[in-house]
Amino acid sequence: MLKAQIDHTNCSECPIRHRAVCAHCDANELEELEGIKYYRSFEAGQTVIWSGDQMNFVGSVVSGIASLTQTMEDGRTQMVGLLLPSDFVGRPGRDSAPYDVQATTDLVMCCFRKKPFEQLMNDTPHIAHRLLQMTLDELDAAREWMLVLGRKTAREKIASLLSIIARRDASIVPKAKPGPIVFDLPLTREAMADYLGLTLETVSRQISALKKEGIIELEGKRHVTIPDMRRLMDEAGDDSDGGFLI
Amino acid sequence: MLKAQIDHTNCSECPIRHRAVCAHCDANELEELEGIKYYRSFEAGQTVIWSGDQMNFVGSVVSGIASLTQTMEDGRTQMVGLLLPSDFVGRPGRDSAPYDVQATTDLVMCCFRKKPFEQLMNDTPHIAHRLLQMTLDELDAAREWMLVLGRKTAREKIASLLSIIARRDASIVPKAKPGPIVFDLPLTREAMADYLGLTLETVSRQISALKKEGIIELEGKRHVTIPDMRRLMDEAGDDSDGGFLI
DNA sequence: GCTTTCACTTGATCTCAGTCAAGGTTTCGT
DNA sequence: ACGAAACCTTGACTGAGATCAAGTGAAAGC
Repeated sequence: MLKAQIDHTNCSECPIRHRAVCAHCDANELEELEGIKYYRSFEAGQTVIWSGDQMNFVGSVVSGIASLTQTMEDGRTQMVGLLLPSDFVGRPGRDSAPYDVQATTDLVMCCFRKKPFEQLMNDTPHIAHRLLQMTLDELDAAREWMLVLGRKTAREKIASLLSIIARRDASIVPKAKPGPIVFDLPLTREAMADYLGLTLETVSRQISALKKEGIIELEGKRHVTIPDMRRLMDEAGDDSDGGFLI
Repeated sequence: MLKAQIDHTNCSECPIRHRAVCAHCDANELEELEGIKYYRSFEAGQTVIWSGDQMNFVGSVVSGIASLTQTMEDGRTQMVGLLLPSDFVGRPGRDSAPYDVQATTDLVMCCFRKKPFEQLMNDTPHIAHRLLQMTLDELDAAREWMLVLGRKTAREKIASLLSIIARRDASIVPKAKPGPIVFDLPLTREAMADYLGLTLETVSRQISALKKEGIIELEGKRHVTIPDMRRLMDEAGDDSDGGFLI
């Protein structure tokens, strides 16, 4: 079972140790965090928390992917966040969840009870400072995404999403730059549609089109090869040097 | 001249004293801030800073409205933030601006040189804490807006924008709830289009339609009366109780 | 092994918002 | 007072993506 593999793991061996909210913590602070942390596992498709529910914990994604989703009364949904390993869930000082949080893949989270975490945050500037950094990064990502949602065509939206996923995988496995990039899509067509503000039919059609033109290669439905990252980036409509800014 | 009216104003008399990044500061901290602050004024339409430029200050909007805008190579633009009085501009720890910042109306900003402000932030948890709060609020607003951009119809987008502006004005002039709401639009049709991911023609048509149906009343191009806020909120497609959550 | 279900693809058609074009108002400079 | 420049409105047409519908393929349950 997933859970058993991780429970009681020492923070110093944690795969997200240097990127999560605890990144700047020293040994003492880490010890305090260890005292209030616990792991939770979710299967792909499970809901971590429903919008409006009481939220008595905050936490970090350790492995897998979670999504934040908003739903309108008539059922239209929009994904408003894609949480990757080390990303933070929840907001100190708020009681109820503003969005549905769902496990998009199998998911492991490192959770802290909210009250003690808030206390700890007040006492340890390292945590508050890191959380501010991470929140500012997320705000930038959200604004980047607003351009995608508001102004890009369906084709550009798909290319943008594939670029983001490809870039993330590349940064996790830091590799030589040239050569094809290979990864598995962690999202269903429907989840992609919810993220991109499209229908799943349009997502499917645009992926087929990119495949037909050789910009991507598909093996099965989810296994993607990008022979030339630059061509994909061109389709995304970003500044041509976008990939090298980071 | 606008500038002269405000220069050397004491922070304790500042109109945004209790809502800006300095909200939680005590008298001592405020004094330190006063030492590094200066005011800058901009006319409507002026650019405060260009994307990519060196940014050697951060600051708060004191009066007027500023906008954050992203532009694609081919000229498509998307507004990604609307900064109202008390909102914060800039990011401690970053050198260059990621977006164009423009004065949408005449604008006064309270600026701090970046380096001293960063120093001050490290020393005074009150400022860092308030900045975290404000950033989390902005992240929520950005995610709210992602739903608007991704899933709402043109009509719902217009109604959403009008609701937001109306609600802001209502909270600045806290008034009895019932009765019509009156305000001036601080944005041109084009700026609305950039914010909503529409063309200015569509904005104009939808505003005309809402007017024809009596959901809004217009005097001139910018002066708006909302006879029944609930009807407008219905058109925005939000949860029916949305307006009372705050 | 067979059915059911889930995830996806593809086609035909429709519709909402974009595009192109013309004209109206208001404001501003001279 | 006049002309120019913003800013806005309206109309006719177009097209990208939504909708409706049918079908494929692979995995899961019995």
